[in-house]
Order: sequence, then structure tokens, then C-alpha cells
Amino acid sequence: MDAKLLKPYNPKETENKIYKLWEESGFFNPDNRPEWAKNKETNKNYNKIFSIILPPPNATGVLHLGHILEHAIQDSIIRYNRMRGKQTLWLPGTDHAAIATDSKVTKMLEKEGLKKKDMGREKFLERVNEFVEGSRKTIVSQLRKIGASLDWSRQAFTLDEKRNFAVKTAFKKMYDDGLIYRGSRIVNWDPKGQTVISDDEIVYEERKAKLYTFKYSKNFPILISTTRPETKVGDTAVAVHPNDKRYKNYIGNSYVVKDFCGVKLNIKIIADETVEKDFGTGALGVTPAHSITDWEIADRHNLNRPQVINEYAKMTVNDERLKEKKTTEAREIIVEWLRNKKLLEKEEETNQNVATAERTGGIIEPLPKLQWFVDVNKKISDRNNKSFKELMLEPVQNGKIKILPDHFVKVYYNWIENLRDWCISRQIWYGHRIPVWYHEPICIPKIGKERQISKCLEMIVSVEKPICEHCDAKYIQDPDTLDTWFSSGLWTFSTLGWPDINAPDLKKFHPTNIINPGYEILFFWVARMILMSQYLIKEIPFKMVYLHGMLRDTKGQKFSKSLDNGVDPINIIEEYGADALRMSMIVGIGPGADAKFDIQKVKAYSKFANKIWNVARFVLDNTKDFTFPKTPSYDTEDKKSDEELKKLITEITKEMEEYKFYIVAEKLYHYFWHTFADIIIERAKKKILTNKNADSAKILLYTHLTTLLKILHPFMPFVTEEIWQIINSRRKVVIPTETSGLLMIEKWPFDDVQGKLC
RNA sequence: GGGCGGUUAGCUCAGUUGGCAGAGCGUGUCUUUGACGUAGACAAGGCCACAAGUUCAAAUCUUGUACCGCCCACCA
Repeated sequence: MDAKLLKPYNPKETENKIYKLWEESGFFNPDNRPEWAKNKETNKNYNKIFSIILPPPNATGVLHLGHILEHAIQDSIIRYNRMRGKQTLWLPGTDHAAIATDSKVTKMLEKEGLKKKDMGREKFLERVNEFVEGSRKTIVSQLRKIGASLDWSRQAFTLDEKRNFAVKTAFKKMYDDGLIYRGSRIVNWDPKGQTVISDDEIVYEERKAKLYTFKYSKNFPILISTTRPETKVGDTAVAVHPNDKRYKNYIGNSYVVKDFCGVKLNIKIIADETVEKDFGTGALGVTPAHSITDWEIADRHNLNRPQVINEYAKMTVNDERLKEKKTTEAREIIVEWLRNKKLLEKEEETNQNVATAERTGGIIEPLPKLQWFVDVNKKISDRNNKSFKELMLEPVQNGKIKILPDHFVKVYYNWIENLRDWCISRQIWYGHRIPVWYHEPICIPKIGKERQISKCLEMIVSVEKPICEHCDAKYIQDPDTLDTWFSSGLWTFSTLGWPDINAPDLKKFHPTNIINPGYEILFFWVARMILMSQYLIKEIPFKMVYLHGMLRDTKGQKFSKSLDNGVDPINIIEEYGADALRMSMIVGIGPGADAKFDIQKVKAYSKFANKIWNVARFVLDNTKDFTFPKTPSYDTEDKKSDEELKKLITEITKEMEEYKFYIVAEKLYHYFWHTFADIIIERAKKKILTNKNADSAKILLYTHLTTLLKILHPFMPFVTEEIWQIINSRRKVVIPTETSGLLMIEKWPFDDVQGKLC
């Protein structure tokens, strides 16, 4: 008897050793396959490929329990498919998470008393890289701790050189196809972070606000309501609903307001369907430059768009009372002015949803800015005149891409329908620099050549830094960086060798089989991967989107730093073992379902690991001197048990293919404990003791153990592998040698069972 | 305002085509030279949120109600 087996199962002493064994075997890499899987005769899945690209964790910090949930699912899928004999790739990587990382490092530096601007771009980026490198190391070691069978030889980073080349290539192609444009449009400006952010990076906070009702001047015929009087110096119209009888006669009129707190206004009365008749006075003061809906109204009615607020949320109008004042101060000044002029009709309390930046908390100031956009509506000629919107919809509609749970399909459609052009430029330093180059303002004549200034190109979109052919001036790169999701969108194929369309990995492993993110990034990421993949390589990025839910604490709250309710998964693994933690994340948690994390569940499965261990001890102890007959035969009840296990295998294999891991894991737990241990072992004890049908019992014990180890392995890889290794060390002596080596690359028993049953 | 999800044992949650209500933890009783005390055996505990409907049969399907939660829109 192996001395180890005499003690209770100790994951701490086992897991690192086992992971090393796996890693050194090279079998995480699909290029290395076990002998049986290389053989068409023994492997039905010989030609099949199975690939998952890991949703890259943000390099801003360490992994939390939510990640473990994600990784436990993926590793189980990967291990299962590897055992089925497929060429199985699970590719690891991390995400540079531009804004998140940038703002995190900025805060860290502020604590040291350092300012980003004083440091300069280069120095700042050095610090960011240093920080990210540290984070990445932690993440990688955490992934190893939970037993993730990732192919480390293919590790990628969203901001490494290869991915940067992919990003630049994608940008250029999109620009050349007219799908990326530079335009002055209203954007969500974050004055605190000094950058543009996308619609998806906004969070709304409900606050109390005052709603003011007033006229622009004594003669003005219509009262309007606003919570932001300071923006009214930028008004160019008053919009009313076309059916609103109160205002019908005014539609089309224009009024000059000579002095609105020192500013001259030109107000046209227009009719627009978007105006709510019942809100306020039913008339909306239109401020095109500082409200997104007003900007769109201005589009429809051809209005001027004077800007009255700048990037620092300060007023830019010429009136000395207002100039350079913060918007909040300007608001008071204008309200006071309205009061004095007796133009203010009403002040009332109202609830307002204030747009704030997710990462910095700054209040969003909508501003017109020159930014880069992806046109989501433009027809793409070499994609059958389909737009990005259509390219994103199509594969989900025709079922090429399945989403689990399927009610997210509707949510996905709904998001695409309401999608506006995607603003991809960010005014932060950390990220992929936009591959656009501007000619220096002054041309420098080439020595010995004639000046041909008129031929100098002002702007070039190029993967490499361009050189001016006509003068000696330099090109200067656009200072902006790209939205982090631009590079994430390329992830399934930039990791496989794209833009080299002949890259062997790309040909072999794309489209990937399944992607497994949380539902909260369905739009951010999943949609953008579909967009990029459909457009750049005319292929879906994955066949299945298995969305997982959120993990919350026992009170049902999100895990967050501000609540300080975070749990370090590594501590849990140290105490209970990775297998236990993994099982607790899988059993009973269906796709898309939020779950409360309960340490009791982990404890329960650590007991289960020990149970498996003890069962192994019993079985090995009772079969140690037994010589297996060439053709095993069972008595009636053992034969029934053998069939029952085969039935279980058929069942769970089907369920694995249907992504019902949460049911499979539970079934295995239940069968192992309450059928194998409680019934079969108890029965075997009697048979062995009385020596009646003892051989049948021993064969059943051994086959049950080895088979159950195999099918438990995807869920509890460490304890099952450790036992397998102990069995291996004895196998040559007594037990038939149908297997050897690692459990990780053993054959999943399904095909054998099918063969025998049929 | 629009959309989605949830409500099952004291707690956390499963329950796949409708067919005697399940697990873990917790609780109670019993069992220790025996694979396992990080244990085993047994047990208690549920009008499956509420109401109506379809059906031989409903936790499951339909409709409505209540409460909890999430997402999207952003009302000026």
C-alpha cells in the first residue's frame, strides 16, 4: 500500500506536484497528443479540433472568485474534449484593459505624490508596464493553481507586439474601406479622466436635482424647463411635439434673444417627435453641443451647434460673469440672473439620472469633439453590402452562433438595433496608439530637390511610420489610443496568427468552439468579436457563447473593493484544495445564473475529494493480490451495476455535449458517493469477507474506480490524477495494462461503452 | 419608459420532453479496534410566492398579481 494513501487526502501536498507533471508532459499543447489519439483506428475523434480562447483577465489586478467560476467551466470543457481524443487548444492571455489600467496606475502614482503630466508619456508608460508585468505574473500563477490546462506556449497579451500589429492592420483596412472615419461629433467626455468614453462605459447615478422653468426673455412666447440652465446659453432652438396644440402656431418662427445673461441667442421653434408633451412645459430648449439627444435633433433640423463648455467643464462664452466658470457655478449665476429679470417661473425638486464615467466617477459632459468612429451602418461592398450591424446580427439569427442561456439572444438583438457609431479613440496614454500620422505643419525641403509642398499628404493611415516623399518633414503620430475593446475584438484570431491568413493555428483552430464570458460583457466584447471576425476573416469567431453569471457574496452583494468583501481564491485553494473550489463553482450553477458564494459548499466538496481518496484506498487494498482474469465476468447484481455505470456514462456524455456541466458534476458526485461507496462497496465487503463471488466484486470495484476517476477528472483533476498515479505505480504488477501515463490524456470511456452496448 | 430573470426545506441552490418534490450545509438520533470521524447509518423538515386556466396528471405549460433583482433607454 502506498504510504500516502494511508493518510487523508492532502491537496496542498498534491496539487503543485501534479500540475508540474501535466505541464512537463507537454499535453496542454494540442500539437502533442497521446498515442491512442493519434490513431484513427482507436480514436473516433481523430480529425476533430476543439478550441477555446481564454477571455483574457484584465492585467489590472489579481483574479477573484468570479474568474475561478469562468476558468473552472472552461477547464472542465477542455479536459473533457481532450479525453474525447480531439486536438484540444485552450489558449491563455491577459488584457491590457486600457482605461482601467491607466486610471489605476494614475491613482497609484498620485498616492506617491506623482502627477502623470509631470512624468510625461514615456515615463508613465514605463510605470504602467512595470505594474502590468507584475499583475500578469500573479494571474498566470493563479491560473496554474486552479489547474487550468492552458497551452502556455501560445500565451498572448492584448498589447504585445503581435497583437499591436494585428490592431494596426485591422484599423488600416477599416479605414481604407471607409468604415472608420474621423469626425466632430458629440461624445461622452469625462472631464475627470480627460478622455472620451463609450456609451457602454457610462453608469447612471440617480440624484436629486432642481428643475427650472423659465423664458429666455420677456417677449419669448414659450416657457421651457431644464435642470442645466448653464447650457442654455448654447441653445439654438425650442422643440415641441408636432401635435401639441399649445405651440402649433409658433412652429417655424425664429426669435432673437438679444441678451440672455450676456449672450445673444437665435432661437427657432421646431417640431420634433421625440419631445414629450407631458414633461415640464412640453417644450424643450435645444442645446445641440451639450446634449446627445439635442445633437440628434440638430441633425434633423440643421441647427447651429455653438459650444459653450470646454473639456474642463468650464464655460467658454464671452460674458465676463460666466467665462471660465465651472458649470456648477455658472448654473447659480444664470439662475440668479433669471430671478432678477423675473424670467424664472418655477423651481421644483426632481430626480435625475446623472451620467458618470465608470472608471473615474467623473460627471460626463457631452461635447462635440474630433474623434475616430467605426461606422456601424455603412454597407460593406465585399461583405454582400451588409453593414456591421447586419454582420453582427446574421450569425446569431441563422443559428451559426448559439447563445446560452438563450434569452440573451433577445437582449443582443435589442442592443444592436439601438447601436450608434462606435467611438474608438481615447485620450489616454496606455493602449494601442492610433496608426494615423499627421504631417508636420511646416514642410522642410529635401536637400537638392525642389519643393513640392502641395503634394505632401496631411494625414496618412499606416501600419509603419510613414516618410514624406516630397519633403523632409516628419510625420507625427496621433496622440490618442484605441478603445480597449478594439483589440479585444480581434482576440479569437489575433491570438492564432492573424493577420497572416495562412497561419497554421488560424487555419486549424478558428472558428473556436466556445467562448465563456460573463453576461455583463456580451455587448462590450462578444458583439465586437463577432463584428471583427465577420469583417476581417469572413468567419464567426466561435460557435457557442456560454455566458456565465455573476458571483456574489452570501448577502447577494457584488464582490467589490469598496465593500471589502473580496475573497482571495488562493486562500481557499490552500485550505480546501482547487478541486473542491472548482466543484463548488460548477455544481448547480447553470448558464447565466448568478450565484452566491458559500464556503460551506467548498467544504462539502473537499470532503468529497477525501471520500474519493478513501474509496481508492479501499479498492486498491482489496484488489492488491488479485489477478485479473482475461475475460471478466460478473454475478447478476454486479453485472447490473456495471450496466448502470455504462448508462451513466452515456447520459453524462450527452449532457456534456449539451453544456450541462452543472448537472453532470452533481450526478457524478451523487453516483460516486451514494451508489459506488454506499451500495457497491458495502456489498463488496460482504462478498470478499465470505469469499462468495469475491472475484466479481473485485473486478467491479476496480473498473468502477478507474472509470469514475476518468469521468470525474474534468471536474476534479488533481485528486483523480494523484490516485491514477498511485494506481499506475502498481499497475504493472497486478493489474491489466490497458492504460498508462497520465489520467489527463486517458480516453473518455464513452466510445468504449457505446461499442460494447451496441 | 422598454426588456429580462428570480420566488422550491432553517440557509445556499438543482429539478433537461408535464408523471410519487432533490442536493449540500445546518438540525436530531444512533454507530468508533472495520476504506473513510474531514466519517457512516437513519430521521425530522416543503400548500414548490399568490390566483385563475389547460390536462387523467402542473414546481414544470398559459394568463394575471405581488415582491426581489438585473439590463437597456436617459426626461430636457
